Amino acid sequence: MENIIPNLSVDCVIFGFGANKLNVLLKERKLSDPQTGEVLINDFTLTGFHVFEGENLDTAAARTLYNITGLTNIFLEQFYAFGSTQRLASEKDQIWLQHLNLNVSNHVISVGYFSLVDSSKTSPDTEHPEAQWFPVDEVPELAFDHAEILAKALEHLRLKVRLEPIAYELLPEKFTIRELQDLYECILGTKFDRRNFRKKVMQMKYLIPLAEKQTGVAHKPAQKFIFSRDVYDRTKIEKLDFSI
Amino acid sequence: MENIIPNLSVDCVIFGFGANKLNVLLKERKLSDPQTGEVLINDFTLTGFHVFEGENLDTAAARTLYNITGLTNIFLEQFYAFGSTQRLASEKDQIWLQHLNLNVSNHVISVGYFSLVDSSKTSPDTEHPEAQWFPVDEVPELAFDHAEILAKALEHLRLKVRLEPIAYELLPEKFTIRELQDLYECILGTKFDRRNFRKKVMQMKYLIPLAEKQTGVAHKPAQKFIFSRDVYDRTKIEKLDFSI
DNA sequence: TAGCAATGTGTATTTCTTACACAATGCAAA
DNA sequence: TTTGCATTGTGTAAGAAATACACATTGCTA
Repeated sequence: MENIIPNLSVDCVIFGFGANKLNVLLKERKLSDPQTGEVLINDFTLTGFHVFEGENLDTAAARTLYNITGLTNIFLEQFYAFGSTQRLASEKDQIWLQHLNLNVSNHVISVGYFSLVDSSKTSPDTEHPEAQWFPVDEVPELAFDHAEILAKALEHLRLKVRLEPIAYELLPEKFTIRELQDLYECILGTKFDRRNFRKKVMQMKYLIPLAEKQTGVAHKPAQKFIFSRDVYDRTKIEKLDFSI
Repeated sequence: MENIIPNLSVDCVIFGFGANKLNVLLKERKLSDPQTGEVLINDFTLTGFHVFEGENLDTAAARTLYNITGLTNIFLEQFYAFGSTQRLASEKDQIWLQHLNLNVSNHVISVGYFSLVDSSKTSPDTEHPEAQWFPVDEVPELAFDHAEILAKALEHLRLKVRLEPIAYELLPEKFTIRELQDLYECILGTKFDRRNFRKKVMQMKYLIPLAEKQTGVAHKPAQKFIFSRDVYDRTKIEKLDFSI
């Protein structure tokens, strides 16, 4: 087992999409006084861990994500480093760190990563019963500076989603236009006209229509699509070539 | 004197605008063998320094910026953390670190900040003769992973400049529309139609026309403008209020 | 005073964005 | 089997924004 770097951690903000809400994966943090049984701490944290000696930041983030979701090859991107000297200073957080008894500095820099997962592929409830999905607008009390980290991650996601086709990472491989629209509306907090949205996304060559249709719905079934990163990458290069 | 944190530094990518070019401030790094006089190292670095114990990242970046430019209250924004285990591994970099003889880890995480300065206000040549401005498309060999840091900073600047009125930070307090256009063209690497550019920026309420004009030019002198952050902040809030 | 070099301005064209209504589909319930 | 239901799939007109483009004005210089 490698040693951890005492003053350096990563925190992953893991986003999922379900029940027509943008969700974030949080872990419960619980501590009772061993004598009195009094509840000292009962709140939630993002998924974070210290970086190991000799480990790259990106690797540490991927490892952390794997440990909680069991997933690899997942969208994962650094967005900001949090280095306030006060970020672990609250009373609860100090109690918690003493309880963990790790060799941890009291000025830990945490590098924030955000991750987009298809939440139909991961069932944290079974492997990690302490991990739960929460709608991003209904998160409980968070430990450390994790509320700030989440806020910054959301801001970053909202920016990024308008610039690059990353929203697909949150959907199952095959999806309908409606699902895509719901997702964008959720992330950006806006509503789009259904016809205009469809017109717009249908221009994207990398959105590939399938012969397949929805099944088991009590109405006209919608056509399914897949996102082709391959086509996206190629058309993106073309654009650069022809611009100026 | 406080102690440095051995595995944590900040690097400032300091941008300036001069001679119709976007420039970056670099420091020469020179080392000769004391016996033979052989030149071991002769390249350039960004402006970086280790974070002190008990110091916030933002403070460390502002301090580093102050040390090289003598300026405070300057636009300074974090953009990415660099944590590859190999980032100090090259032979030259190892020689340099031994030479400095600081108590430094060999896995240093560096948090990148980019800064925009009005280069007419700073004359690094006098205070720090080893610091020089280089056009961003003509930088010499850079130490460590600083080429990567610079590339990422540029990418971030190009994104940011399209989203927020930060370009003004690179200009003198009073400037002409032409100067503003040259700056945007420089940063984004594009050309704009002069009339359309003017039409566009004139819509921005936070661009305040002055009675003052250019002097000492051999042609019709242009009107001068200032940027009002105050107006920008207020109109930005209005926008949010009236949206939805 | 004539020439020069850059400023300052308006309009027509095209492209993109927005607003909006109805027929078609397939399941479910009667 | 039929009817009702909910949601899909489609086109067009109006408005807004982006683009392309030419000439008179200014103040300095020779």
